[in-house]
Amino acid sequence: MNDDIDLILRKAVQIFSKESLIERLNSGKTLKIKLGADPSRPDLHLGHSVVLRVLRVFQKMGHEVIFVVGDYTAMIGDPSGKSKTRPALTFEETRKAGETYFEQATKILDKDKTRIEYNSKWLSKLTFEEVLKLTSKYTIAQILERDDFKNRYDNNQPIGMHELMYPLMQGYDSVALEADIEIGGTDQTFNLLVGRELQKNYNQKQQEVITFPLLIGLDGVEKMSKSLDNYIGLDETPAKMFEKAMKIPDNLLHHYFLLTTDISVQDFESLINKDIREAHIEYGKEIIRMYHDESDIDQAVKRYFEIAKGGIPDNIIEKIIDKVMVKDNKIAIVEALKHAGFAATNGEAKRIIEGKGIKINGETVTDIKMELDISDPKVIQFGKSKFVKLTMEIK
RNA sequence: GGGUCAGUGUCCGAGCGGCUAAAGGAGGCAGACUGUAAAUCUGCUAGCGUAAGCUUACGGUGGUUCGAACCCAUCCUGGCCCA
Repeated sequence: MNDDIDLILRKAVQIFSKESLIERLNSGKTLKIKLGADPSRPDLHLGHSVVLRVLRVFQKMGHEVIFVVGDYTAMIGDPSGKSKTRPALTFEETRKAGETYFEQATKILDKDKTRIEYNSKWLSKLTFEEVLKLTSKYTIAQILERDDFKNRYDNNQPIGMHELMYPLMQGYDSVALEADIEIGGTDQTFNLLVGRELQKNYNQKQQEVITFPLLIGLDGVEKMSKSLDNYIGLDETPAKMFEKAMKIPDNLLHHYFLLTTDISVQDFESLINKDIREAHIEYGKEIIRMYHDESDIDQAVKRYFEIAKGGIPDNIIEKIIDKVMVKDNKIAIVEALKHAGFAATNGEAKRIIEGKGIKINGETVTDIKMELDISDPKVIQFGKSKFVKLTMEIK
């Protein structure tokens, strides 16, 4: 029990408030733990896993996890951490995304112990009068306290009135659910605290709020996100996961171990201090273990080192070239690269070749006008680790 | 409602009638070096075309001009000041 709490607290950034949190956890009651899910980006990665793993611990302790899909709020688009107004989604889009999100989240969460709610259930029923009542509890100054709004305001960027409503809507979710605890990333701190504030105004017991760090992406700078392509996706292949794990900047490995695994601090610190590269390998193995299977590790590791040695791995994605594109068993190298998915345009393909980025069967291509003979399959390598095997359509 | 300033490529930002596919920086991709790390160095970073060259592109639309990102009109968006 206390170990579980420690596992949660070691990751936490801020707790509002620690005393009452501990008190509630020790009360023996089943608590309602709320997590707001943003259905506009349903591809989950390790960044999401931080909070999901915390929820998992709460589930193990016997508490009820409520997964709130912000289908109604997504029609606004959460302005958190954003410098631009987000495009609103349709109701159907948010529903579908919510389901996708939930499905992925249950890779970590216990599906049977997770309750899913859509916030349109209560938000869509509010009357204008009730909305006004809600808004009257907050001032512009309070809302503008939030950094992202403030930044946008300071940088002469537009802020829609409706966007200012977002924190209130999310906060109202806590009222509707009578949440005991709400967790989220540090970028959600403001929203989560609004929930506390509103509960007080609605004469409810205030939820405990725990915030967690945002996982830094592989670029070592921005928070992990799919759109920045600095992520490790929860449904990526073991090989891909391992490769990306090796790319985690050295100084962030501690951060990754701490936030995304349950390995004890002492264990991973000694690992890192001993040999940083070895620690990367262990981390890579660990995430494969968590999201795939122990048995997938060997192959992923083997593949990685094969490529590192300059070799060509065994199982490469095959792409079949349509006969129509081939004349005399040959295809222009530029076309081949586009087909392989390495270049979107001819110009890009040429640039990649000119930059010595392409090898065919291990040999660097230098001639952009080269005609590639594909009477037998050819392995095209782009950069260090992207491989595609091109074969001709067989009929 | 009035006045005023601004809107440039993925982002920031220079340009302010021809030499501008648009300086510089950031980011991205690739190469060298390494541990497929970091740092550093190098190249590339609109589309089509083998090429000559053509086509799009400086908030939108019209206009002035041999020629416009640059001038004019108008509209949109944002800021600031006044009401």
